[in-house]
Amino acid sequence: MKQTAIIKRFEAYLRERSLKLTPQRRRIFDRVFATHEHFSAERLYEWMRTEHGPKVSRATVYRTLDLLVKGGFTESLDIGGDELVYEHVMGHHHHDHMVCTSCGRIEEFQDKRIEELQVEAARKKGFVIESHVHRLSGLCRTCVRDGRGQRGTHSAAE
Amino acid sequence: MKQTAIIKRFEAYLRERSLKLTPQRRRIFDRVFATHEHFSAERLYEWMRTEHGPKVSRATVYRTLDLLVKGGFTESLDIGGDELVYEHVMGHHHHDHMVCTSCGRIEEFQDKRIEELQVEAARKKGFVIESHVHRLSGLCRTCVRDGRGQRGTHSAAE
DNA sequence: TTTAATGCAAACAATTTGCATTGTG
DNA sequence: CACAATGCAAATTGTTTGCATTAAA
Repeated sequence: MKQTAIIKRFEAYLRERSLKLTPQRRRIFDRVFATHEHFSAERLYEWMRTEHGPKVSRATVYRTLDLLVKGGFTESLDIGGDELVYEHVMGHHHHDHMVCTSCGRIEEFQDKRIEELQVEAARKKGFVIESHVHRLSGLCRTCVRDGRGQRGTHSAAE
Repeated sequence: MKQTAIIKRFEAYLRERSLKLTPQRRRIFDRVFATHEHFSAERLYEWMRTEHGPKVSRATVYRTLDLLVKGGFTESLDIGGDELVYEHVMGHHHHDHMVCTSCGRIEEFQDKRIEELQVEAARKKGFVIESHVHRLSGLCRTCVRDGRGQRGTHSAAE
C-alpha cells in the first residue's frame, strides 16, 4: 500500500467517526509515516518542536499517537525501558523485535514457524491469542564484534 | 531445589557481598517463596501490611525485590499493564506467559522448539541473546467459554 | 563499632486529564 | 455554529531516592 492510499485511509477513518483532520494530526501523521525508525513519543514531540510546521503540544502528540494506534496505523512496542516506542505498521507485515542492550539498535525478525508453535501452545491451554509480544534482548552484531560487552547506555529490564 | 536450600543460597548470597539479613528481608523472602502466584510490588506490600510480622515499608519492598531479581531468586515480568509482576524462579524451569485480557489470569507455557527457533533467528542477524520476553495476550479458556468477549478489568497494551 | 538497611517523605518520569479557548466540518 | 481538538498546567501512578535513624555483623 502506498503513502497516498494510507492517507486516504486515515481521512476515511476520521470521517467515519466524525473526528477532525487538524493541521496537528496531519503533521504528526506525515512525520510518523516519513520515518522508518522506531521512535518514542518524546522524540516525536522533539521533531515537532525542531522541524517547521504547525505547532503541536506534547499532549497532542500523545493523543494522536493513541488515535493512530487505535486505528491500526501505528503500533506501540515496549522495548524494556520506561518509555514505549512506536512504528507505523499499515502497509507492513508482522514482525517481532530484537533490542540491543548496548547500543539500543532494534532489529526486526519474523518466523512463521514460531507463530504457529505459539498458536499451538495457546490451543493446548484453551487460550485464544489476541496479540503477542516476542522480544529478544542482547547484543547486536556490531556490539558483539566491538566487544561492547555489558551495560551500555540502553539497558534491558530482564 | 527445596525451600531450605534456597534460603541457604540467599544467606550465602548476602554474606558474599556483606549485605545484612534483616528481619524485613527475611520476611519478604519467605513470603515471595510461599506463594505460587504472580504478584506486584504493591500486592506484596499489602501482604506486609495485613499479615503479621516485622514492619516493612514500601521502599524496602521495592529495594528487596530488586535484590532478589539481581540475585536470580526472582524475576520480574511485564504483563502489559503499568506495573510489573514478580515470581520466584529459583528451583523452577524457564517458561513464558499467556495473560488473559479479560480476567488477568496468567498461564505459563514452554516449548523447546520455539526457544531453538528464536536462537536461530538471532544468529541470522548476528545477534547474541541475553534474555527474551514472549508473552501472549488473549482470552483464557474460562473467559472464552463464558463469552466474556473483550475489555474486562485487565486490559492489554497492544 | 562500622557500615549497611530502614522508614519517611519528597522527587521522578512518562503519560493523562481538566478546562478554557480555538477551529474544523 | 456545534462540537471536537488544542495547549497548558496540574494531576496521576509506579517506582526511586536523600537523609537522619536504627541495627546487623
